[in-house]
Amino acid sequence: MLVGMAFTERSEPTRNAILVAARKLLTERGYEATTIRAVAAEVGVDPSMVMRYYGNKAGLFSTAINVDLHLDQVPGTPKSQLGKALARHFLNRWEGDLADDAIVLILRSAPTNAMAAEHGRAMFVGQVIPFIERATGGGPDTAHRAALVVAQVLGLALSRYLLEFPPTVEMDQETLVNSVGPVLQHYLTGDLDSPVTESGNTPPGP
Amino acid sequence: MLVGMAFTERSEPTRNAILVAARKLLTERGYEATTIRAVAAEVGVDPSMVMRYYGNKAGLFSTAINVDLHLDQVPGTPKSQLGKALARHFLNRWEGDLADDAIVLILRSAPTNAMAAEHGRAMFVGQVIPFIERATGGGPDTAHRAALVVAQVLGLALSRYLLEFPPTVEMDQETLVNSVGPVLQHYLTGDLDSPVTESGNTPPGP
DNA sequence: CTTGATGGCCAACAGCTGTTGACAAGGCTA
DNA sequence: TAGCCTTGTCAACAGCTGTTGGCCATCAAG
Repeated sequence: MLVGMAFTERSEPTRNAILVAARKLLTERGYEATTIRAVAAEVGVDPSMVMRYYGNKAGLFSTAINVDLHLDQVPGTPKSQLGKALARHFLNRWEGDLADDAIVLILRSAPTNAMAAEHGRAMFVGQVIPFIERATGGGPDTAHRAALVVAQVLGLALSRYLLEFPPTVEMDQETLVNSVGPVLQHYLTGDLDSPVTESGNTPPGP
Repeated sequence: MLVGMAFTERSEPTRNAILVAARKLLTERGYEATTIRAVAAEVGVDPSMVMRYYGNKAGLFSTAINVDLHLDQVPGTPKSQLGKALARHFLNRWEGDLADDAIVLILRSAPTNAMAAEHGRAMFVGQVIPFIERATGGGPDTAHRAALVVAQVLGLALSRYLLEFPPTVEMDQETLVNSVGPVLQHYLTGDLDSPVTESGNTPPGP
């Protein structure tokens, strides 16, 4: 679909504006409630342009859903501080630019749309696992650890920004970093069958 | 709406079947993709019946979304074992009856629907907090602890059953209980600004 | 048995959806 | 300048949505 079709540079602003609008509405409303007509109206263009440039709704959103977690912006830290650094990274991003965040987009679209879920898995394999391998040095259970980290981070975003549980909303950023950071550290470097310590290592047994 | 209107016991089976079908489709597809016509077809009845008994789509789903986490079925355990007991409770429920689970229904509907999110908050206040108060004896920060527990549990369900991250799907139940249980324990009874141990208490410092 | 209320079905409405085709305006190249 | 190709608009389609009102059958009470 759309193979062999070439658009000139003259239409690039429009094509890009459509993509930006699609991401915005996807983040605000999720996949099913985001209509091609609404995207076109946001750009101020006719719905048929969206069809011409992206083929159909699925084509548009499969392009728009390709988002970036910006894990390259996590500041370099010693392995033992990675949990809090990660928690701070995500909370910083959310606090500043929530309406345009990759995780919110995924959280609103993937629960009811298979294509969005597939892109969520691709982000996991292509962004999260490589980041953790790079930051911790890797190991045989890196994928497991990454999965546990992701579950915790997604659950936090879901509770605080989408479901808006009052206590989760009220907690300030530093409290959350101090609460969730050690848990992420445990998932990253701790003994997964055992207690959890701030350094991520098992404390001396009894 | 519907105030003063009374239905006889003769129609109760139909009204209940509509509610069951609505919960099923809500769990499978989420709010926006669940249509009144699909609910009616699932029951084998005319769409206008749904309107008669529940007023409108919002009325039906505001009734259907009232679901139960069955926290009364968590076996009684010493406070120090509560984390793993909770993890096991939810994993057991999901493994057995996922297509009819309260949390999956909320996870598929609440991210894009304000009413469903409101019901999620109500479940939190009405079921989770009372349970944790009962099980741990309560305390001034019970709501905070409950919120952290919920974030972790929701994130796990989301990763494993909706987004289906491969490592999260592949981990067996006992591995997950051993990984997530200590974290829940930490959130329930540990020092939230400090390391996490299996018992939920701070280990001796250096 | 008569009467009235209730359960249920059918047909239709207005509005929205993705998608398509024809057509006008403008820029690029020959 | 002449012609073509691209950008963009407009109008329309078929299908789906929530919702409504009229109709018939059936049950319960007088």
